[in-house]
Amino acid sequence: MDAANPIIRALDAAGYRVTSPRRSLADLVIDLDGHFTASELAAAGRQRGLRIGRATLFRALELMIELGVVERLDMPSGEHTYVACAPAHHHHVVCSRCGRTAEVADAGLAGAVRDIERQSGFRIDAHRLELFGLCRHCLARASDKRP
Amino acid sequence: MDAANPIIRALDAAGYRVTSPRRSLADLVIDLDGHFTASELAAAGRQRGLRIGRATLFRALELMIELGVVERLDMPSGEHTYVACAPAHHHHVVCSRCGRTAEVADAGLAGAVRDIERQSGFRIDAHRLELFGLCRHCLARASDKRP
DNA sequence: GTGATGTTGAGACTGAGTCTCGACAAGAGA
DNA sequence: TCTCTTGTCGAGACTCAGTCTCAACATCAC
Repeated sequence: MDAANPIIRALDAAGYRVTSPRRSLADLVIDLDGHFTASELAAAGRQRGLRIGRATLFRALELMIELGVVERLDMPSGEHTYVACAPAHHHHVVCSRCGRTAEVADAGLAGAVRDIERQSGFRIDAHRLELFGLCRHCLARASDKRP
Repeated sequence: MDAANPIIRALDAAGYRVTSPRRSLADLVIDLDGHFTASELAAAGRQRGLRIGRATLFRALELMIELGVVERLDMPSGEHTYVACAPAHHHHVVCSRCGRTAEVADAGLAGAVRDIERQSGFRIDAHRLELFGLCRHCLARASDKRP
């Protein structure tokens, strides 16, 4: 078993069978390093010579989301993408140029959510924050080009 | 012209033609009062005897989003829904029981976003916060039932 | 090694959203 | 009021993400 892959470990710990399609997909997800769509994942699998059915791919993604090791993001374009992450509450910052993602802690958000509860009269059970911008890398490259 | 409808007003102000399908859809959106999916909007139109093509409906929604009078929300289920709103930066709280929505101001979020910029090294250009919970109404009903 | 059962892949299906194209209607200008 | 330009319309075919079903297969506890 590929114990180095946290997705496989999570799968195993939760009592799910560690099958070879799941192992391959977990490796792919880790290797993709950044956000990816379901079809990008399928294409990456095909490139490695894997023959994995669409249903299996979606089932595996669903499972990973359930285990908290993958999260679904909704891009401003309306596209659904997925990203590997640690199974704790956090948010994602996505670079709109290169697609790199970073996880950030909740930090000051809890206070803002409490304000919103007071303001709206709702009891807030869940929230989702997605942030879009430029990563360090792309920022540097952008300022290089600007004289 | 139905100047009472803010969507129509925005359409007109932006120089778009105020056609009868757009007028009908704008009225529907205002009347729906809460979030709705594209197919719910189509169904509501059919119920009123309107004959509006799917393409027209999506085009009108896209236009309303562009004008900032409608916003697209991504529900935790992955479903895309739309909601009428004021054309200023704000966020939505959605009641996960009855579907009622409320707009809330950015409030303390700006500070949290600045923290996240510092923490991640990204320059954040846009963000999206969606909040899910129970509205005043459903909260009251829930506590009524619990003895 | 064996058997129960969880998982797989193929392929049909669904439903949201897009694209194309000829027809139509809003609205500016005469 | 009439005419003409052009933005918008509806129909319908299309695409693509995601779901469902089912027989076959592989995992893993015993």
